[in-house]
Amino acid sequence: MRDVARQAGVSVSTVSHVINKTRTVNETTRRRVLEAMNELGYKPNALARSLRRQRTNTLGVILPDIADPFLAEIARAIEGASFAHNYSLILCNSEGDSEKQLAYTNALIEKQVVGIFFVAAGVRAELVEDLQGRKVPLVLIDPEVSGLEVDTVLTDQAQGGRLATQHLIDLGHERIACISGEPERSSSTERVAGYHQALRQNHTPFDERLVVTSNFQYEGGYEATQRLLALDERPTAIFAGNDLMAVGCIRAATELGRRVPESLSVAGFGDVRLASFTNPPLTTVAQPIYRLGALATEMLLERISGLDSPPRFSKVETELRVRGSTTSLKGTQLRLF
Amino acid sequence: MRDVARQAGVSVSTVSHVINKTRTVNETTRRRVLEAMNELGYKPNALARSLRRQRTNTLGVILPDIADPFLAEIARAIEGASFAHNYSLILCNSEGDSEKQLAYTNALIEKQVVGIFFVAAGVRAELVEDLQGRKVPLVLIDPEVSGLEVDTVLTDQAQGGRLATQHLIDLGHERIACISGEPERSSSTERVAGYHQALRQNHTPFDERLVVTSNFQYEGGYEATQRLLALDERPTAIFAGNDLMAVGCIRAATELGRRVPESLSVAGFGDVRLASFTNPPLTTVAQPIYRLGALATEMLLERISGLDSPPRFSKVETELRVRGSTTSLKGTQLRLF
DNA sequence: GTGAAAGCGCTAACAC
DNA sequence: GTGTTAGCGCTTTCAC
Repeated sequence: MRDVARQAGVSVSTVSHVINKTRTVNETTRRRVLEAMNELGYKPNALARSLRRQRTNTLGVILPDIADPFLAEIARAIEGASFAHNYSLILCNSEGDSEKQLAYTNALIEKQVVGIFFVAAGVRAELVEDLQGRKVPLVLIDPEVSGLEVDTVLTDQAQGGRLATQHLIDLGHERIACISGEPERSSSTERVAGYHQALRQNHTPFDERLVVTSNFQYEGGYEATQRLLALDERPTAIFAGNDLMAVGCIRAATELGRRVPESLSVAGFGDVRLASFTNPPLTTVAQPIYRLGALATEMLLERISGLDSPPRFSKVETELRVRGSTTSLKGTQLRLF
Repeated sequence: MRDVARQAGVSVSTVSHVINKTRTVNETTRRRVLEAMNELGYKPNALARSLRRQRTNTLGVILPDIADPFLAEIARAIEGASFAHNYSLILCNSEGDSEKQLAYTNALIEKQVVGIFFVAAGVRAELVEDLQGRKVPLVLIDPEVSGLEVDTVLTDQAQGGRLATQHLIDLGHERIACISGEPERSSSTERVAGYHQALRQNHTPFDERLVVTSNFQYEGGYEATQRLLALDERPTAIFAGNDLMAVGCIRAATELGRRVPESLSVAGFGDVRLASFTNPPLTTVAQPIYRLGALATEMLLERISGLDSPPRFSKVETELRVRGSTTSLKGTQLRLF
């Protein structure tokens, strides 16, 4: 900046004035300074500014896997909202590894980020308290553990599970299987809870062999479906814990000679972009991904602006999107016999 | 740090010593300092450190869309390699908007990042020169324009296009369509060039109506396929410019009553995770995504370490992965008649 | 080996 | 209005 001042023939503070509160200087000075800035290709040093102001404009987002379409879409929503408010975003891919999560959290603290998003993460209470002690605002998005006293935006997972299961029941299915994601993640267990609730409400008999545990990946759905279809009394419908698993599920079913939806209905969860383009297109529970991201960013920015209220919990509802991967049991039977 | 020094009862510079070159201090002092650090929850301020050292440990990655599976996987690879070398990564989603790209580049410069990855981006020569003038190392990964004098890691797009097309020719197809991505992206045009080369080498007649232009999205492949299948002389095989389009293509074909691969073979490009799980699983050209990311990071880190050589260009080969979405024309005809 | 002090580039406070 | 200056929290250099 000193250079700019010299070049423009004015004092350093004048340059500051031009940069910050432009109105206070006269036009000629203003022009001279701006020209000099351009000529020298001057760009302020954000490090120095942030050090002085005691405040960066950097946020961090910690998530298990950026290559997961759902998480990538969340990240995109967060990035968009952050950029609009002039914040940059440090991407932290934790791979579900709590060591890496911790390492990244420390790096973020050292880099003086003014806020952190934890997405789909199993955050330890201890870590949350440390962050709160340091006055680093944070927001949890669809956290994998519950009961933490922090701002949280979450999908009503159980409601979504009910929605999907009810849909399958309404189609006449009675042997409805459920593929759960990692059992330590609450998004898994709550979706399964919704499944149970729907069965109970409809007095549909429950067979515990129809609930299998796997992981939220393509492979997980694939492998779980193989197990399910090897049962003596096979399910006529499957509620997969997320869209990735549903895709894996359809693949496995097809390989085993069962057509979807004619001889097996499959429902997913998430309504990722892909869901409209699978073969057949996926009936799924839509999470309002963009809203989740926007809400979370809004919450975080409010905290950053100094909002000092008790933790807020915002729960967003899901919606059923009926597409081609589910059909009525009657239809099935007609085709089978 | 002053606090730590006071708490430990030693001078500030002693604390520095303990933090940096631990050997130079005696054991008791060392222990005292470390204890004090823990007790106070001391975390160094990376802003101050970087300002002083004139060097951050932050990188930036600029890409058009983090929700694109291919780009997300690249980002993941870059993130992993960067983390391993103790760098953080600022995520910049440009949405293919050159304004946003420029805004982000400026933000990265101001934040004093020590390196920038441009992924699948149309970078203007001017921008590259500005960055080079500022001595900010950069690496281009599969850039959308060629001829820039910068370190570049790229996929041999044309070779991949030939591979896919040759495969379809080998299966006996003669009416092979090609869906191109955005025409201003060289990954589109070069893949199409490979397609042309393969046709020519095999003396397969070329029909220009079989080459349609779209965009690298699910929707793009979907819509382009509708156009192709509305032709009087319909193709028996389609080479889609990337996996997303291939998925959209299969969807559209299925809706129009053409089974894949029995009555239409479809090949993609990228070999994204999803490709193994589509229905049918996708025959595609595999880009070594992880290697691309690792190579790029390596190149960037070398520049950061001060390597001063002419720009390097590293081209990686693709590989054909034959799965279920392509089959021989003979097979088709047997089934059709 | 130990401690003090300068200074990275900025901004905010203060003096003119 | 305009200009000077102290100091953010580190690291590095220099003096002891």
